[in-house]
Amino acid sequence: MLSVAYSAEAKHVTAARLAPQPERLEEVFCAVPRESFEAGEGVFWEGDQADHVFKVSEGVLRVFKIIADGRRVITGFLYAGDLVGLSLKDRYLYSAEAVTPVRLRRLARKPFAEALEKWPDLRPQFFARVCDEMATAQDQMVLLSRKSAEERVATFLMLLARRLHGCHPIGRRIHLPMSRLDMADYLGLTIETVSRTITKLVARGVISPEGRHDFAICKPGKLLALCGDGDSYEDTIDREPKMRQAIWPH
Amino acid sequence: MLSVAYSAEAKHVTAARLAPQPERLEEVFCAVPRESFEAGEGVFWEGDQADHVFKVSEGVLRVFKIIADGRRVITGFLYAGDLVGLSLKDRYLYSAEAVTPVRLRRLARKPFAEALEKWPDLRPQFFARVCDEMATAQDQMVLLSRKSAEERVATFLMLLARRLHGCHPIGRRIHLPMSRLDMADYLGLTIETVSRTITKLVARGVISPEGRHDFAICKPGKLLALCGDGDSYEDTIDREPKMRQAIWPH
DNA sequence: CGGCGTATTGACTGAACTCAATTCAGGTGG
DNA sequence: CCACCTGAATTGAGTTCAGTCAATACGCCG
Repeated sequence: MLSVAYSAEAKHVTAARLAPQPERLEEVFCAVPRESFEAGEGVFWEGDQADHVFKVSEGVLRVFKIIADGRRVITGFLYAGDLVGLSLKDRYLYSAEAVTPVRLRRLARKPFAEALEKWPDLRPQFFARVCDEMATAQDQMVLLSRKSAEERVATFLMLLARRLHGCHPIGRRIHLPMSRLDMADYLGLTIETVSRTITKLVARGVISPEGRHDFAICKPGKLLALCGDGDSYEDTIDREPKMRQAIWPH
Repeated sequence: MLSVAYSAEAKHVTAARLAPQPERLEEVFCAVPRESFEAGEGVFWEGDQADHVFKVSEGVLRVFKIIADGRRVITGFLYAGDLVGLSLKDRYLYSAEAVTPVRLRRLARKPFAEALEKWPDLRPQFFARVCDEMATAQDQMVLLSRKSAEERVATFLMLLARRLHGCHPIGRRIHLPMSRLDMADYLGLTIETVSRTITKLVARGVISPEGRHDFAICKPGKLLALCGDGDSYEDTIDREPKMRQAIWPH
């Protein structure tokens, strides 16, 4: 299929061939123009024909499923650099909406798949993405299955803190672009419980609010301990301050 | 990497090359001998070097994670034909133990990966497996995030009913090889809640017990409705009996 | 038949949910 | 510039579903 059918399929390669021999998976998306979505706008819907894969280049996306009587489960938030719709099923498993204004690149599945065929070096990167997604899903199952409200919120804050660490190298600040309802639907809680839990963390001096969507982490060690995934290893060290390499990997 | 490095890597291919040009991914495992595990025995542990992938040929496996203070989350049960350890991370994301006596084939990751390189036709099958795993994980997130105890148990029973449907083509019987504790740790509940919920389903005549680990589904439509993922489509039909194609797909 | 682990049942508790009232912040228009 | 307005967030009061703790029943195996 690799070489035999190549000439027959060449007409579809359009986008992908414009960027010959990409080294990184993201580069496959460079050839297509960026699309813009306003906050709240939908990108695709669960059950749609899964014709495209996407790369977020700006903004934040939420992916979610809706079940009976309108209950919504947000299975993830996606940031710049993340790929969406990787699952090679013929229909999307979830819906995707913009949380903030979003810019992304949309690539038809066929040229994407062909790029993977054509440049074997990209395949491990693709695997790695899918495996990361799987690992994240598993962690989320743990959170939803066994963690208390406080542990869930703490885990979420740590997640965002880690993610933003690249952008804001110094200063333990977190920005929450999404509404409390989004957080609640991600954490398997209600708005009220999320709100109350944050209030409690603030009261205890673990975090301190800087507007409703920004917080400073005053006690990173404490916050980490509250996540509840303490391996015995981490548990023993986080009482002491200045173990920053351990607390803030990467 | 495909052809250039082939001769250099040929010495590792041992197992895979004994079954030349397999058509199905499972056949890659045929060359290695089967190993046996007793009920309760561990196959690998979270954090171990992920050197192997496995194919279950008999019995049932549970995969799980342990978090702080010993809380356990079972992320899945694996049956004959299922592959385990597919994630191409360098360490296992979870532990695996035999629920029942298990026989499985263990294949080193390298020949497995090489088989995928060598026979491109296997790759879509591999993708499909990983994507199925992803889809299952997402459904589980929905279950854990938003479903009531009753919905969780009903969903679990339907899952097993569907899975066993291949083996027991007629008669709506479910076999639960795992303990109530396993079920509880899979469904994010306690033993007592699982037990009470089952009792309630029995009292309402939805299912009827045939020993502690076997049940007959008396009202499949009702059970499906109780799962709580009712699309409006399924919701409208399941009041009526004899819509078996819809209720029991495949 | 007795013993032990698993499952069930019961009584009570509590964490998170629901419903409702208030406060806050950001945007608009006078 | 400020006052108002609106949706979002917070806070409060009461409820509920599932968890906890404890007692009992079942069933399997020696």
